[in-house]
Amino acid sequence: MRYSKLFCPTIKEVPKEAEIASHQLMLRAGLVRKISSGIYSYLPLGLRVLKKFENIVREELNKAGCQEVLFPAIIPADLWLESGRWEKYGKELLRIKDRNNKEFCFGPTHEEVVTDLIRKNIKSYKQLPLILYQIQNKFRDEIRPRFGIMRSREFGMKDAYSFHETEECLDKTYKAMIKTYCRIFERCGLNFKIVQADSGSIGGNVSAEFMVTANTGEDAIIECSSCSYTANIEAAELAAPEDSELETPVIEYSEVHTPDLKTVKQTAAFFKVSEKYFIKTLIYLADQKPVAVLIRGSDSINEIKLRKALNCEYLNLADDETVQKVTGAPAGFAGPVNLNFDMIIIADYSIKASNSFYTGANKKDYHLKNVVIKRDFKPGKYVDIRNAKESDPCSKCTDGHYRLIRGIEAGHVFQLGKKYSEAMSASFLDSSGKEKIMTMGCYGIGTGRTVAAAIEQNYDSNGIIWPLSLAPYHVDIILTNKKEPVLTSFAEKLYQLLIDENIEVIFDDRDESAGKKFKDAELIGFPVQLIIGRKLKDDGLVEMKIRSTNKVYLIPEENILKKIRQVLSNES
RNA sequence: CGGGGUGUAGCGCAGCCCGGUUAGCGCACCUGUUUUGGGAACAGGGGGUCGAUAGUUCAAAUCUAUUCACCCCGACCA
Repeated sequence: MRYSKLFCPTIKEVPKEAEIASHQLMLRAGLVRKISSGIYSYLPLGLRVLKKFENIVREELNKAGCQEVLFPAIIPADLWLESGRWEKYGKELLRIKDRNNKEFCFGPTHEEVVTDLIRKNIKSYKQLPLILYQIQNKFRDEIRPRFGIMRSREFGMKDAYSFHETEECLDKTYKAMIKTYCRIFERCGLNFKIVQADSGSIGGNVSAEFMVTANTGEDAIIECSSCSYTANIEAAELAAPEDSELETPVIEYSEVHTPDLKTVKQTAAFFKVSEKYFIKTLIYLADQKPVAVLIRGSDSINEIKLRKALNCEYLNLADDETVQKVTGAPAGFAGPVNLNFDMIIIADYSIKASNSFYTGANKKDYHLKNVVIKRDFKPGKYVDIRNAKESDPCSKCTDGHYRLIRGIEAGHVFQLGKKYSEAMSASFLDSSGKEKIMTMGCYGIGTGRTVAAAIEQNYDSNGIIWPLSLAPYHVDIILTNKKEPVLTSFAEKLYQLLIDENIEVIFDDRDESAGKKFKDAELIGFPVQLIIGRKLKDDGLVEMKIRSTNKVYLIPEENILKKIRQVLSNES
């Protein structure tokens, strides 16, 4: 490709809208452009990178026995009504109507479509297991799209679905799929972690996420310093403390006037004690019923765990009116002592491990001190409902502690079980002629997001540093001065040679200053730059610059091809 | 959905408070000349429904109301 013909509008300044490196660089390097909030176009180089990643995914999945299909982007509402997700999915589901007023949605995921296809066409255990996948754009109407391609509304995804006769078979495929995913991310040269995850609205019990580690990642992950336990903070378990009888202090609790001190932070400062000696009492509405939830002032609530502990469908923090009604005080002064309203009190394990707390008094502008569990209040039960934090003890081993890191969720695998096959009656006949419901798994990879994640992990102040497997082109020939016939004819010859040798090459033949060409090459991040300039004119040498190491090699004309081959095979 | 912010040339911004020249600057773009090793210089040039609508006024980019879009923080949600 000749750069002079290439459509690649690069930008010198950092775009105002972009916060993180990958977003800035994808815009600056002319890979993508935004057309509306959370909706992007891929430009030629961006598309080449995306296709390279998709092909890696394809190769590895095909190798693992998966078959590629392509489902429609627009899905009739009937299927979603059948699975029950038409009501449940909420506003993220983009719903549309055709001219006859028939309802459809733009697919955010395709469990319904694939299950429908399979139930109509697979009837015997002899046809199982079966794994289908597609690479397609999805649409989720995110409340707040951000970080460019990383969290957009329309986004590329590879989604695979597997169908099985038994749980054991699903488990085998699930494990094989995890191995396949590892190979995919390894081929992209990414650092990643497999973490235990919550399965969210997709459903199922067993699920794992593939997290590309990056400081700017949206997800918090914990990993144990000693054992192999890693988990998304949403799912990270905390151990129940040992049962030990704490001595009951003799001091009775007392009221303290705390005017306008509503947050734990303010109140802790007032009493000059650590926030961990406070009990934060949160009033939630679980399926419309009020619940008092107790955690330490220094902790944050994990609503996913709480929802599971309460076994409820809808969970919301109560509004001010409800708080006033059930505690008798405005928000900010709730406490577990003398809660007269009849409701469940649920406490985090960490409450149990200590004694004598500061709490709200259920009275405007008052807090209590020296509050003691059992003596002054009794939670209905103790459970794990807070978010894990740095240096919490590991729940899986005895001597480990949690470390917090951040990651980008690039892939997610689920053992779905029968959630969809049951709702949509996907059944088959087993070897004894008995009708059975299929067991399913599903496996996603965000394609665009992984490309962004690759940048997030590989850049410097000059631009992107593509891993060879994703680079839009491998070699960039930089002709520094178009007016020098010697240089031009040499560059042209070299360009032709590399094309003939099937090397992915771009030839910067633009009538631009050398400086601009260097800057663009660094920004876009071509792994190998061949500089045709002074050194060639004076000494017959080509300068080869390696983007990832910044090393420059001076190479005699006759060795160029050999050297390129050597570099390309080392880099991959 | 709540809070905050921004909409003026392709991009980044000034002008607005205190209404009154031909709406301005940098980058980008076009033409020419000179250049060509780290986003070149000079000269000339093109490009604007001042987000939209309504109002106040002799007069609106500027004041008022409404509305739309986008960004940030939070809540919500995969």
